[in-house]
Amino acid sequence: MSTIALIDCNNFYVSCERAFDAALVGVPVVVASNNDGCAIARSNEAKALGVKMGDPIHLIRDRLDKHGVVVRSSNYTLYGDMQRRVVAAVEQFASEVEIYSIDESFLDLEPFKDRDLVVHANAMRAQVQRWTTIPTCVGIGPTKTLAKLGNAAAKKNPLFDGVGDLRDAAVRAWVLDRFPAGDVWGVGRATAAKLAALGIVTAGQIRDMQVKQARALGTVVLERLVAELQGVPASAVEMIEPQRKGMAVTRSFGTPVRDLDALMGAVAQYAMRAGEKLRSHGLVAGQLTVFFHTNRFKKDAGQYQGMRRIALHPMTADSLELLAAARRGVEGAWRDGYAYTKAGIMLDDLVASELRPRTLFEGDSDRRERLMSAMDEVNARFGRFTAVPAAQGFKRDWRMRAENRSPAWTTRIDEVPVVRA
DNA sequence: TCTGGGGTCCTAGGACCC
DNA sequence: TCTGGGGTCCTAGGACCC
Repeated sequence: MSTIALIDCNNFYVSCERAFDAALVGVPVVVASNNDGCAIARSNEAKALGVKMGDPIHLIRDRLDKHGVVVRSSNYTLYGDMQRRVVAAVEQFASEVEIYSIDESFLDLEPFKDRDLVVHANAMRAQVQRWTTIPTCVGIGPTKTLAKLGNAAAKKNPLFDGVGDLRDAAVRAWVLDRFPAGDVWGVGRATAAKLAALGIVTAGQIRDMQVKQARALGTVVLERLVAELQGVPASAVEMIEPQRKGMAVTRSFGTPVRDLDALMGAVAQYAMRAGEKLRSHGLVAGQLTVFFHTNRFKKDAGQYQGMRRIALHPMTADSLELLAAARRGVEGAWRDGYAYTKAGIMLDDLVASELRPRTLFEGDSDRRERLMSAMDEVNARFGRFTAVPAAQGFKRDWRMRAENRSPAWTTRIDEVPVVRA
């Protein structure tokens, strides 16, 4: 039997914004996705007004204005730094911490299992709040799925007071019988519909499924889920980050792009960023895919999607090589006369740089590697777009919208908040 | 004018081989 | 009129997550 907890930050992006702006406390707040497109985080007040996850901002604009909802552009630099602080606060309370997402971590609590774990969890929540002001909920159970479910229960039901401890069999059964099947971690829309057709609508009913039935209806994923709900772990808390398989840099444009030069400019920027990302993880890529497409929400004839995949040999993390490959791809797939709204670059076949296969003709790779390091350093010190290739262009009308972004409070010295006595 | 970005895992089916 | 069987590898696409 293992003892696993999940700690999850409440309305994380909104809580990060509130940490530095007291005016946002107690009022409805929404954080928008890139390009100020969709609502991706909502304060409790905004949820109460019916703002849903993923709602397009421009479609609910009137409602937001009417109720005085504050809309913030997303600020991932800030959220990433706040996550680091949350994890630091949590670490002393667990033997292992697996960062699951930007606002959630699984904790191995096995060594602490003889303590009162609700007290333990509350001490941890208090520590996070002291260090970051961010409120959290905790779920505890014998498997990750049950810890996750306990956490969801704690969010919904005030009875738990922020900590959903499902280790006790009777408590667990009580919660599972009332928990909607579709809200279980790993059950999405498609699976929920198939389950409902069989009359399976609660987590308790999934737990009681026959293994063969689960396998037939879903896949091995659902089969594992049944085991996890029964308290049999199908996945452990893992501290080591698994080797990444792919990487992507994609963006929607602030205004549609109609000419090849502008598209090249955007793609150039994404290629440079992709290279930077590869190098920061010590990886090289063997394959690059570049794509661009028109507005898929418009159901008219003016639709086109271009895509090219290009093998990279030698495998590389050199931004200029990626840029050259991406340009070739764009040239090959380009069609005149369309209004493109999004483009991106995806990298696959990733391998640790020191393990990459060598080729006969690598030539002067040392110099290029030094150039890339120098560029990374310049951009880290003086801001992301200090050293850029001319291909990126200067007008950049396609840049995404971010009309109400908070400062980099914690990561840029000139934006650090000032307190006057 | 306007609808995010970045991941993982699994399966089916085609290509290919002996 | 007939046209094997079984294995591996790769890819595309679906489903799901935050």
